[in-house]
Amino acid sequence: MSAMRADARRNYDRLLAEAEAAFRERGTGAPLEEIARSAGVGIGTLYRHFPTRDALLEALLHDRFSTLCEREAELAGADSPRAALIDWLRDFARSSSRYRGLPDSVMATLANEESALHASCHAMREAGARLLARAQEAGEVRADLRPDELLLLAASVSWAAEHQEGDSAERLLTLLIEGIDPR
Amino acid sequence: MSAMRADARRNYDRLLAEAEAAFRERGTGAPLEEIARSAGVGIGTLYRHFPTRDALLEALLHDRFSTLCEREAELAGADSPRAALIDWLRDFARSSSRYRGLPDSVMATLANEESALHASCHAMREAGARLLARAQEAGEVRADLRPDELLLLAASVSWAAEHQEGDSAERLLTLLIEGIDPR
DNA sequence: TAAACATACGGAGGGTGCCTCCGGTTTGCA
DNA sequence: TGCAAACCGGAGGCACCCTCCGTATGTTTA
Repeated sequence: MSAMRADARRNYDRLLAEAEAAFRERGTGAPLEEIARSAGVGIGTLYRHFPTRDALLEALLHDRFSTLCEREAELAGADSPRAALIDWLRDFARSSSRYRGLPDSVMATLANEESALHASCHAMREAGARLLARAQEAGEVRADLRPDELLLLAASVSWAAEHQEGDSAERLLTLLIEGIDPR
Repeated sequence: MSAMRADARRNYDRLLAEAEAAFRERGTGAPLEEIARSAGVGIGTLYRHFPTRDALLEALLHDRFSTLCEREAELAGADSPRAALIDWLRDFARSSSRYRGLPDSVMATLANEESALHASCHAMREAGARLLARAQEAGEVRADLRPDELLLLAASVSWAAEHQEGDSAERLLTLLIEGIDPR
């Protein structure tokens, strides 16, 4: 990392920037060849820096996932463990819908240990699990809810939001939390 | 339909059978060329009978969707409108997870009026909307829930179930209905 | 039943995207 | 300034998509 040739560094950065733009516009399935072209770089160069699509995603999402872990620490001392959990879930859902198709990648990644994204995903998952446990101990969330179920449901809210006009993630998350019973 | 050449009819049926098998094994993205080959037919023949992947899905799912509409009629006179709705949602979720990737197709289809699946999807959606309205009138389901939200959430349960070991759709649907608050 | 007509068949071919491999170029250090 | 290590680029093989049209087969008619 420290010893990286100047041209390599430049290309790496350009690739990241163009990938961000492409994923935003066309989802996580955006053609890699196009990303390379926009970055003014050959496809071989892209693949050397990022051997898989996931590696590219990893580089783009790593910070965001770490932030989610730190956020857990901040929320640890909150008044209501339930509110803390919900706040965190909101953030998680937002991160998961940063690009179209991302929820699929995130879920595939949590399952697949080989994946480049796995490590950071896993850490984030642990953070979520701790928040859930705390809320459960306080009796503010149903006791039989498992962490992987919760994350899965939160991811599925992101998935759902992709299929709806406007920014409906908030609303869908509320429904998930409250259920469909009368208010 | 009535006047269909014998060879055409035979090929049509074989294609449908092989498509069912392929979608079951490899999801809705299964290679069409493989389906044609297994059916002992050229790729051109597949495309003549089914101009798009959706057309193939439509043919496979049409019956199932109709059944869902009929089911609404059966459930119309149930004791509890809420239980009726939930039963129906269960069926909907089961249909939506018949093949891997199907929830995506179903949601894309509900949005896209050009799609071959759109008509039958739409009818089904109306059926769901009626069940919801009835449950809401009885005060058994929150009044601010919109039909499209409900279907979207049910589809997202199917999506989520694909990303989990075993048959978790039932459980996830329960969570969706009850919310995460303590029991 | 054989010709004539309507229908259906099949696969070659052109397009997109993935990923690998390796001859040629650039960089930074001695 | 020279040279090895690091890096670049794109050609090429693969998979899949979809269209087009010459050929074959089923069906009807005389």
